[in-house]
Amino acid sequence: MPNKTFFHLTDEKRRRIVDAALQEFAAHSFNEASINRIIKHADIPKGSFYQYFKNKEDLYLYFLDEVSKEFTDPLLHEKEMYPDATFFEVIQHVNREVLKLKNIKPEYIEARMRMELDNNEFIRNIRKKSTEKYIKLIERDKARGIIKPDADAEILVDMIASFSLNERYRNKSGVEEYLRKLDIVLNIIKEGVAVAGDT
Amino acid sequence: MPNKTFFHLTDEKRRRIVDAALQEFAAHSFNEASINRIIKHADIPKGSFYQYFKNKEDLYLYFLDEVSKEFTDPLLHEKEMYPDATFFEVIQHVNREVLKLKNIKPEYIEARMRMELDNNEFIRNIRKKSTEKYIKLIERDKARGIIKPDADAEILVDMIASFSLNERYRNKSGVEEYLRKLDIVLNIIKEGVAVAGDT
Amino acid sequence: MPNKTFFHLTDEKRRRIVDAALQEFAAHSFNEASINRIIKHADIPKGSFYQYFKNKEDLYLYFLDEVSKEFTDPLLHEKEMYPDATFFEVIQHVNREVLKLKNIKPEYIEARMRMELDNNEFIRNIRKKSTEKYIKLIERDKARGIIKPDADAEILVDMIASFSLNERYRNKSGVEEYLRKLDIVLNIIKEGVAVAGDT
Amino acid sequence: MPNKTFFHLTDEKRRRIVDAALQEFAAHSFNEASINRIIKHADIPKGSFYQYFKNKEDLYLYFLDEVSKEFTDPLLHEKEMYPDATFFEVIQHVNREVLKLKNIKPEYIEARMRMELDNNEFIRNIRKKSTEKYIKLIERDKARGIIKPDADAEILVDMIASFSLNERYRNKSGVEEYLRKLDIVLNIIKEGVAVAGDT
DNA sequence: TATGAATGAGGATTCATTCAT
DNA sequence: CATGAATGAATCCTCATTCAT
Repeated sequence: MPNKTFFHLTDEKRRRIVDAALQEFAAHSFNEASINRIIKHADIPKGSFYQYFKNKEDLYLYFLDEVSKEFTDPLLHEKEMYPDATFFEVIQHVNREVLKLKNIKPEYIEARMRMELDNNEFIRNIRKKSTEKYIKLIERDKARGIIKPDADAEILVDMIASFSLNERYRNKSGVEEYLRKLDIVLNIIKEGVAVAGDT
Repeated sequence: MPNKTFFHLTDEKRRRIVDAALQEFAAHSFNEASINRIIKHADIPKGSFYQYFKNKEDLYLYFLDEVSKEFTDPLLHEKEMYPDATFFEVIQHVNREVLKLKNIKPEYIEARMRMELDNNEFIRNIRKKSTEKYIKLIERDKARGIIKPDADAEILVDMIASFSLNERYRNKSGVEEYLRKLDIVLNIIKEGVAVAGDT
Repeated sequence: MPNKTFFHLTDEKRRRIVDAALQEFAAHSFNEASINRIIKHADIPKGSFYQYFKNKEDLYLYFLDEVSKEFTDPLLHEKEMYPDATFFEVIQHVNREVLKLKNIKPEYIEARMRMELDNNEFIRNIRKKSTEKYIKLIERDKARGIIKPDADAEILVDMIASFSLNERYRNKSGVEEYLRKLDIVLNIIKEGVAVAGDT
Repeated sequence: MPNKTFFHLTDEKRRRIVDAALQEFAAHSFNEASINRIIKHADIPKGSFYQYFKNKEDLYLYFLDEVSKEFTDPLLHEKEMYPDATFFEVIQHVNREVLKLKNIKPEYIEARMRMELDNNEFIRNIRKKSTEKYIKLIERDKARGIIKPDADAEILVDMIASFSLNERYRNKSGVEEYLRKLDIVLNIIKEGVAVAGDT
């Protein structure tokens, strides 16, 4: 929702602004984020900033949109590349695609984690949309006899999502480390850890 | 680390201060938290505040300490009550004890979630200590033939911890709802969701 | 004093600009008035505005001129239609003409009231010119033996003018209400309110 | 409604602040008034200002209160000194008292005039209260056979009030000049200006 | 002539902390 | 010990005007 002026800027200038915003929103919550720091970092005058964006919230929403694309775009597109993949395969595939190919900056994870706290409507929507996609995959797998029919799909997605964010943010795992752990988690979820016959 | 003066206060006054801090730190991050609001809420003079605490950080660290007790104390104590319980039983038991008996205010969850972001050294320590306790339980269960010997204990704890916080904060589940979901999660982790023979 | 470019605009565009100015100057004093809001309201580019007017003051003076016409034009013209009317009849007639026929927007009154405060030279001139016209009428009525020869003409005009503006602005009287009260005021001024023999 | 801190200040400092506010609110409307100018003029730090007043409105309301006292206090008290005075005598008396004895600064008139425009609820209340006092006096004079029973009391008060403010603000009459004109106005209202038998 | 991007000064307000009483 | 007054830096945001295209 920036002003159209913003989109008429040179790519370089626009990139400076988005970068400055990323850096700021990665390190600070919405309230703490400082327009002053952003413009200083982006090296633009204060007046200009307010020509591009209506206010801090305007920048934030635009930023959320950009970040969310980074996270959900791959999901939406890649999934169709493997029409017969199981839920677990899609999770693995999407994670590998996004992390290995796109080289997501760690600041995105920081910012993403902060968004959880804001519990912004915008973010809730993105999360919901993404969750629904995965739930459908699970239901399909149930129908195909791959996942137990009484498994709670929503809880499954929540387990993976919360572990994923937690691991990448808190443990600051590198890509390889994270993907390795994700495989282990998926395996636990598939097979369980209890010794057979011990329930 | 408050001044000793603080501990000489009447219980009622001290409680007012801690309550005001809880309310503030539940709603705001460290930087956003306002001493002005806290003293107004606790109804103490500004000068007094700085007699009790060196500065905002001093209050914060003390507050973290108090909050963490709320979460870890039960773990440390209760666990010994059931010396033969499995890891899963202890998780369930501790959760039930803490949530049902102690009636933890939702503000604690909010504050707890914020602490994740701060990634404060203090908090990291608390988390580490708690994790270690659980890992030991898992190792014991492996030795007892209850948990598969090649299961990754740390990841197990992380899965449960991240789901737990996520569920209580983001989904704002009530106690019953949360305990119900936790049971499902534990079951998934124990048994897996894959249809047998499908691996 | 706008640029001649302004007068070459289509009537519609010019009207949009004057309307936007009216709305702005009715709600805000000169300093508070925002060119930004005016151009947004008039839907013209900022660059264009500064092509038509030198600056905010330029627009303001032009606007004052337009507004004053609304108020003084009728006076100047209508008076001659009834060459033998008394001062009081002219007052009544002009008020009726202006208010009933021309349907003056309430914004004009708001703007007019604001001008009082500005005490702008421009406005002072308009007021002076109008006052002089009325004083002449009073002097003629004195000569005709209709008004007491020792009545202070200037004060008379001031009484009516101040009541008139006050009533329309502050009490926000509708046209009928205002005309009714004006008649009462004129009657008081003519006849007095003291009970005869009581002086 | 300033903070009690404000009233603990030395008289000199408090006076500096009130003076600075008077000067500012005489020259500028509420919106235009600048806290920056006020504190510079009063020579106090910005932080201090906000310790005394909650915000600009807080200062404004306090200021209105002070100004209104200047105008209405005399009315309320003096009236009772002459229990049998007529409405006209009270008007004259109060005006003389206030203007001659209290030496009201011209800035008060400027500020008072601006308040008219703001049409603030606070001001409306003060005006209403004052109007009611006078209307009662008029009704008493009607009962005493001094004022014509069909005279419209409210309009009478409005005529005098609007002339009074107008004369003092716009014409910037000095005290003597104003009182002289007020007498003329009162006389016109009492006796009328029409030559007898001419209605 | 039409346009809209650039700009920095100025606006109100909040804040954590110090210090004198 | 208790108190609360003092402070200036930092916050977001609006503005009128200029100028290059």
